[in-house]
Amino acid sequence: MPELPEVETVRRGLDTHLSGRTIAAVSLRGARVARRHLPGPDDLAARLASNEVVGARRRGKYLWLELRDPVGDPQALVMHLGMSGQLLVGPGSAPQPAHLHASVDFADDGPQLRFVDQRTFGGLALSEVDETGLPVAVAHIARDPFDPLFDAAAVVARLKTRRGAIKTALLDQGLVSGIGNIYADEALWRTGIHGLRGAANLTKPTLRRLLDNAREVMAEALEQGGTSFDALYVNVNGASGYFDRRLAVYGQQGRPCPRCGTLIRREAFANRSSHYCPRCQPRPRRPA
DNA sequence: CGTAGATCCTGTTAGC
DNA sequence: TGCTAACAGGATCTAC
Repeated sequence: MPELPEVETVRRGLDTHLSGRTIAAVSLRGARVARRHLPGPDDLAARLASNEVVGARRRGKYLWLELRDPVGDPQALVMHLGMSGQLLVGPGSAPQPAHLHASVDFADDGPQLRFVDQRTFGGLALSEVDETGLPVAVAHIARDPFDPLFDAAAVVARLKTRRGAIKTALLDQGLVSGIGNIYADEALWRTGIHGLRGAANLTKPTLRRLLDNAREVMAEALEQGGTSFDALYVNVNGASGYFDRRLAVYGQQGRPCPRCGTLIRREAFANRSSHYCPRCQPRPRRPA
């Protein structure tokens, strides 16, 4: 559910509310939320106690709390929201919502951090960090378009050698991270490219424009607090974002294309769906 | 090796 | 109205 703009909105809230605070105790409900933490939930909770939160970081759709353990060594609490995860900061006395999987109390008795996830595709794990502070658990994720060291020319070069559809490539977090189904469709519409076009068949300038459009649409969404269709995506205070009003194609099937008025179509794509304007984004004769 | 497909889970909505 | 099937913002593992 959450893509880069939504995750960045959450990261900012975590950074504001948790930086400088010391973890007192962590409560984990069930083993699934910690399935990526191989030693298990009890180990995770024990290792988090007495850590100080230095700040909240992000790469693509991965979030982590930069921690300093009691000895002063760095480590990271890596968090992923999956399709339906929420990270909420609020009073520990508040009623416990359904699907509450983890809660973190702090030594200052201030607001509690909660991880709520309806489908539990998300989860928490403790990770070591490399010399740059990047958690090793996130090392397989490519830089996202908001990263100061993001190398668009290098991504374009890789796309030119990529087999398969351009949309599949856009969604590959090992190539460029942060883009999900919403912003892939929106970026393709802005560029006038159908997602089934072969990545390598597009020109370098077109691929570059596509990456620029992806960054641009995500930046605009971030300004609106992200995209929320329902109460599932919310920031750390439980509030929705407003970019859903600005979507040109995603979820807009049957409505007119904002550019040419042709009706937007939805079609199946890799166990999910794609939305596009059949006039602005003509289907390739031979889909990749 | 790179790529495509199935799978994890729960809730909501569309359609009969 | 009630049931059932399809679908939902994602990543990972397996099988070609």
